[in-house]
Amino acid sequence: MDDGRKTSGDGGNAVPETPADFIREIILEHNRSGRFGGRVHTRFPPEPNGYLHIGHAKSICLNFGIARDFSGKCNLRFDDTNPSREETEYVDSIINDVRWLGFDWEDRLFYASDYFENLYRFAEQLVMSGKAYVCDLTAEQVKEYRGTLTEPGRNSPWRDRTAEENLDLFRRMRAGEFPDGSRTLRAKIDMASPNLNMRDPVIYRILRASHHRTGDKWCIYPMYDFAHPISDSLEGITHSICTLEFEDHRPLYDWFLEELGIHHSQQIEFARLNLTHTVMSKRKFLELVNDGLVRGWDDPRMPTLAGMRRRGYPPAAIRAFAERVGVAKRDSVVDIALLEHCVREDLNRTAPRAMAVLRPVRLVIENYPPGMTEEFDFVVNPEDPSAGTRRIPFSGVLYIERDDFMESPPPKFFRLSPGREVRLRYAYLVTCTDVVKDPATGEVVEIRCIYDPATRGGDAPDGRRVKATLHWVSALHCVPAEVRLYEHLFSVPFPGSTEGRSWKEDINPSSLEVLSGCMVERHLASSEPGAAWQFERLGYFCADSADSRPGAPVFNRTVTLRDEWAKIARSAPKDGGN
RNA sequence: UGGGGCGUCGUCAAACUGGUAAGACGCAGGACUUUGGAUCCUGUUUUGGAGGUUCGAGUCCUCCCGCCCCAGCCA
Repeated sequence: MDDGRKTSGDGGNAVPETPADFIREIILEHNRSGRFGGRVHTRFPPEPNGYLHIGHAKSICLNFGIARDFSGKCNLRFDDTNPSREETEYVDSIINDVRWLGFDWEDRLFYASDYFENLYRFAEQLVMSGKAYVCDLTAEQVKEYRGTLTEPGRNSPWRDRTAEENLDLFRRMRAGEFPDGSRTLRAKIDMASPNLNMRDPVIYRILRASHHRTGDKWCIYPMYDFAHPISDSLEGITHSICTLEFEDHRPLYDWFLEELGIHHSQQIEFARLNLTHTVMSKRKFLELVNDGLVRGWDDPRMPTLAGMRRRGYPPAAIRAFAERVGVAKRDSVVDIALLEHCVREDLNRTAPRAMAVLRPVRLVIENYPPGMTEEFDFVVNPEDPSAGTRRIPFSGVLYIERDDFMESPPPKFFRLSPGREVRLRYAYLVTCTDVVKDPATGEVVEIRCIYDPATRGGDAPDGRRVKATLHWVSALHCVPAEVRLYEHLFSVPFPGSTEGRSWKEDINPSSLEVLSGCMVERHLASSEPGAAWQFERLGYFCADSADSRPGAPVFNRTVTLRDEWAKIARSAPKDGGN
């Protein structure tokens, strides 16, 4: 019994490689019944009028993933039937994004505009068989004649022209004899249909606009409802997967293919992805960018693939996320924490560790021999022994995180405070002896410690334990860096859901915090843009692809590490400390 | 008050022809720990509502309630 699906074949009970969602279920059924001869061919059909976002990623992973699971194929096809809103800039970015996500369409890159001539001929065919007519109603009138949700529409007065007249008119439409908007070609279906899409939908409009691929060759352009099923048919698509709002269009999709008598793929609809703490529409992205609320389409806070790439999200993490959210027909909003979990899961396995101090404060080891430096072994990635170790320089003057010291620590604060001993990661145990403050502001400017030379490497020979291990950087061996800390773009899970508040008012005022004067290990100064690092105890970071320079590194925080202390501090607010 | 969809844990999401509610994230505890990281344990749900059929219903029937989509010469 081969249903065409790859399995992890472990002998007797073949287990499907991927969890079955309802779409794969349908495909399995088609394979059993032989509807498409066991063939599986999908497509990802973006309109090149915007940048791809995480919602598209779900669709990309679904379409290419199904092709992979069923040993089929998946095409990349630009749905470019509307010349007035599409640009090559977008096709380039989309191609780049899909490739970055990790998918390959081989030689199957198509454009709906590749089929304009074919599409036109199919339209003529419909005209000749009396299934389409040229209508002279204005846009306004078409709307009036359409009726409403509860009332049927009325037939266009031009509905009963002869096939000959329609053919003549349609050819003249193509020839450019009529002004924009003056006529349309409409499918002749049923003006009383309860499904508005079936009320003689427009299938060609007159539109003098230069197309990004066909230039000025055409002055009439097909509508989505007409172009899409035929494009699918021409490419031999077996499963045309789209989002829920097209469910009402399926009867029309089927009608064209039926009337034309050509290969009939199965349209299947699924629920688009929604994420908490963000927005997901082209319109809102545009507003964010135009209003200067973010720094561009690739702002690391944006849920665009370009933004997530710049932020440091690994494509594999996005793929894992797409798989975990599943596929169903129910409208849903996925917690952004799941996406972040997938990012951490991936980066924990792959990112080399490094030391970086974001809010530095000097720590001086009083009994460390003046002028001495030494080196310690640093484990590159504890999750990946093959990554080995490297040497990290140490001296008597260091920087540690300001947050890692408290003069009067609250109960569960285990880090440094006067009299307390902690470990400097991979180096020594140190005990705080004194603290130097700015007399004017009272701010701690220097922490004084003594170290125990016997604890070289971080372990005490007498077996005594410390409750905290701090990261540090040697003042002599570090370089300053700018670090950009990102939080959710919106401070509420559902932007715009509060009565009397616009979605833009829900923007998180601290979604971006820029830190300068951070101190990082010297080798990070030449970090390759986009390459992931884990700054120990802080999170995952990568050099910014746009602004980082070899001598002046700029890092983006991709995502924080999970932080128990932050939770404790949050739930037991303000009692000691400073 | 037309049509098309959808309602299972806080959030996603499984459950073959009805057979006695997976898993993941989150959250809460705990173990371990030279990252308060990672890892590992434990806990957290009875299916929108009301009836009905049945030995047995998330799965079947009836009625009700709620949410989403559709009146672009956009996709």
